[in-house]
Amino acid sequence: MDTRTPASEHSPWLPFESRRRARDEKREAVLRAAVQLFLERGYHRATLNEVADRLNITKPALYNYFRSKEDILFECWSIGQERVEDQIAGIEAAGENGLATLRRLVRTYAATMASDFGASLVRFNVADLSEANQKATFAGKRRIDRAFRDAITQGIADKSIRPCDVKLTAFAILGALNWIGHWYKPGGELSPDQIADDFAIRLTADIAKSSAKPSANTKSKTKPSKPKAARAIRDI
Amino acid sequence: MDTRTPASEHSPWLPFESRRRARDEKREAVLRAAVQLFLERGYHRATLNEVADRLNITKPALYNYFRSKEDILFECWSIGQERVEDQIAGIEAAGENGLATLRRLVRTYAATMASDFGASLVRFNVADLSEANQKATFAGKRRIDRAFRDAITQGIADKSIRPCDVKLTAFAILGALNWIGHWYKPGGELSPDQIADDFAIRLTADIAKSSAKPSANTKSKTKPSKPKAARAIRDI
DNA sequence: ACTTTTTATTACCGGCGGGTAATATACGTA
DNA sequence: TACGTATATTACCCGCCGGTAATAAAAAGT
Repeated sequence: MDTRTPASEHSPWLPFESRRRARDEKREAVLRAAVQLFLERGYHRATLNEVADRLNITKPALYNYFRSKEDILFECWSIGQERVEDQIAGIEAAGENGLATLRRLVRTYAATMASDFGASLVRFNVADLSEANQKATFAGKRRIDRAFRDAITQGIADKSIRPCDVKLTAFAILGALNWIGHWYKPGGELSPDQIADDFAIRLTADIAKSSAKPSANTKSKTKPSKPKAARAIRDI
Repeated sequence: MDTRTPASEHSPWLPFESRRRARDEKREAVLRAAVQLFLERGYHRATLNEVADRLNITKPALYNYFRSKEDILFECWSIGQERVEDQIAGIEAAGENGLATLRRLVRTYAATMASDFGASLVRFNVADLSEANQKATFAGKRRIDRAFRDAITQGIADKSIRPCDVKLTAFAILGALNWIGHWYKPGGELSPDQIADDFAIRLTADIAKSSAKPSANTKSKTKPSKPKAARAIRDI
């Protein structure tokens, strides 16, 4: 009763897979166009007609892939969030000391903030989401916050970070990082990686135990994690 | 031909003044209600009917004081901006060294970010303003940015701050400060002044020359400037 | 070639909300 | 009391935009 045709020569699975992939690619194209437009003009001023125009389709076609405009907004946020959480998971899995972990967190988070989906995490207004989706974003923010606080706490415990107010320290660091999403523009003098490397040191300089100075890998080495290959979307 | 009545006994000038003041107070009441609503629900989701409702009036009454919804939005922003610029002017006039100036800037700016009109500086979307008003906000942001950069530059010159990348340092500090406008909620554990005092040290710890340690005024002393008594509006 | 499913288009609806016109009311002034 | 002005209300308009048929075109499956 195995009706599958041999792998070569039009197997039904390949067309099926390729169709699903084509569909996903279109979904992603919509999200890329949408996130850019939302960032440029703001969620409310951006219309679905404009999103569709940029893709050379018409508005109703979008509804083949998304239920509503808010659905699109939330999906954009989800992509950025998932990316960050994947990075966090990879960093935490490395099991380095608190300071090294914190610096990796800062570096990757900074780089993400310089991308469209990353910036959407801080530039979209939570009030534009449904109740349920708002709760999801709050939970997401808490997870990010916790990752930073955990790294700091652990650093204090393992003596790589000098004792400090964990909560306020995390707020200060995350504030500086999130702000990147507001000021970074692609054509500037500094590349995302340069900003990320700089901030990794700068934002941890005051709390780092002077003994643990370097971690000075100045070149490459800037993509430490990518555990799940799930999402294929890339900004820009 | 001087038709003015003597100053005492129903002079026309006093009623005129009192009427103008009553009008200004109503204008300000509108702005206070508006800024709160805009922060709560977002500019686009907040309707003028809701603003009016909170003041126990009806929507068209608002048009006695403002030309348009966007006009209200811009005025809210202006109040926050003016407040910050007044503070900056006062601090710069004090003529202290770079580090002390920077710390004062951080302290007052942090406290302002914990107020409604202060938060509006970073939580309103520039794209919701007219072209002309957008330019005004950009100019305002530049002036704030310049104040922080100037303080850092001067601090390097007068040796109170160790040499560093001025631009990125300012970005990091202003990012941490601006983020206060996103996370601060009135009922929290920390008061605006506590946050301000903490950040004044925290955000300058890594660039301060170790010699210039203290400036340790832990109590009071937290309203160093208020040169122009022009605006009477107070948040909360 | 025929059917079915997916994907897209054209045409349209409906309501929300900013803004206005006409008008009423309160109030300072004489 | 009578007038003028400032301020408020009621009632209404209208343009924009998210969302929905109804239907056509394209692709996949048989």
